[in-house]
Amino acid sequence: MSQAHHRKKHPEAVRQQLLEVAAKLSLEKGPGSVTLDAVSQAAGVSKGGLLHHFPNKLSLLDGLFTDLTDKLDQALAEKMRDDPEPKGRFTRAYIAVFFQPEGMADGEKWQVLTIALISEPHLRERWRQWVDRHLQENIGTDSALDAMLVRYAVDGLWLADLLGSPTMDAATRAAMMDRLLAISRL
Amino acid sequence: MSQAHHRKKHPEAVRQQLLEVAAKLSLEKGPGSVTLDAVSQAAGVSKGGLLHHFPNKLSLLDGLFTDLTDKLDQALAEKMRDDPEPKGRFTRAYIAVFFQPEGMADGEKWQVLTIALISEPHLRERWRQWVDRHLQENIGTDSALDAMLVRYAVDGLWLADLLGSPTMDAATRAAMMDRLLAISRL
DNA sequence: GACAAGAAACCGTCCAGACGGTATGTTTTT
DNA sequence: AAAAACATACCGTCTGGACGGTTTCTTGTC
Repeated sequence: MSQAHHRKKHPEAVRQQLLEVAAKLSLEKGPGSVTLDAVSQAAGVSKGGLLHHFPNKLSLLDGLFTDLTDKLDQALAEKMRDDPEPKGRFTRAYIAVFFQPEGMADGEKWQVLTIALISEPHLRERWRQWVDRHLQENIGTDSALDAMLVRYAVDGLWLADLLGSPTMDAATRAAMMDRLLAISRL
Repeated sequence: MSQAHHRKKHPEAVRQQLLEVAAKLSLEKGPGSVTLDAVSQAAGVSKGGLLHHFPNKLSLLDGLFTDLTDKLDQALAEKMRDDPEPKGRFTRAYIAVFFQPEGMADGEKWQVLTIALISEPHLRERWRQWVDRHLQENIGTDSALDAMLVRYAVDGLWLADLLGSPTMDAATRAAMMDRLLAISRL
């Protein structure tokens, strides 16, 4: 190790690596283990290297937030593109992204962020804005009470996953998804 | 200060005070500020005093968990008692407790715990058990898919409150509650 | 294409503060 | 007198981050 000095430099790759490692670390060793030391080490970079890309810890989490919301937006847009029915389109995309099997592979990465989201006012504000933006963008098609209700239910499901609550069996899960989709069309 | 030595002793009151202060502190200064020093000081007790009641930090959070779930159980039981219709009774109590105006006064105290719930395996397990217990106790009356859906929606609402997401206006909120109650009766 | 020169990408060390927890004393209650 | 309910002092560790160096890349100039 410590040869990163001499190997070829891929700053963008390293940056991405740091973000992924941060999320991964939180999952495997708990969110408390996401320290600058641990992240940098697990990413094969020195702490100085980490602090070069992200001047402080909040900046690292902020980067992770941007990364994950971007991917989420992308996934949502993709799902919405394939949906012919305007009414409740966003809500259905919201459902689909949550329920897609590999989707959770990304969804799990939100663990650290969720904590940071509660703790850090700055990230709370960014989250507020994210929600608000999608609310505005899909006003008219997804403002119905039932649509909101469905999205809140998805959030609740997501939280239950995060907290490792008694997971329901696959069949119930599928039925739940169908029901949510149905309501989104009412 | 530091006169606690000489004033009358009410250990149970001090214990309660410590729990309340911990929750309150989290709300006002953020969950990160819930340290043994801060809590003990804000409660007018020395750190030694705090550690007498709760041998370590996890124990403090565990106490808070017990305290809040007890109150929650009590509130739920009360609401259920006043509900003549068996079907969805628990789910309606769940809704009512969340939507009651002063109910949130207690609900906000969950902030620190939520973080601890994600981080600490022990508390996650306790939460799992709490959910599971109520699921078992109300099997038959509240196992319907729609009932689950409603409860997940309430959780989502609760999370949104916690994250300070764009709060909906009182009218929408009331309508949402009505809708949830309606679904619980389907 | 060569080459200087500055910028960018890293490394390694050190530190100051915070935090959880221990150990031990003192007062109050029983 | 013994135990419970506190207080005081202290310690070890961890963590975020500052700092100054070293290596690689890029850019402008000829």
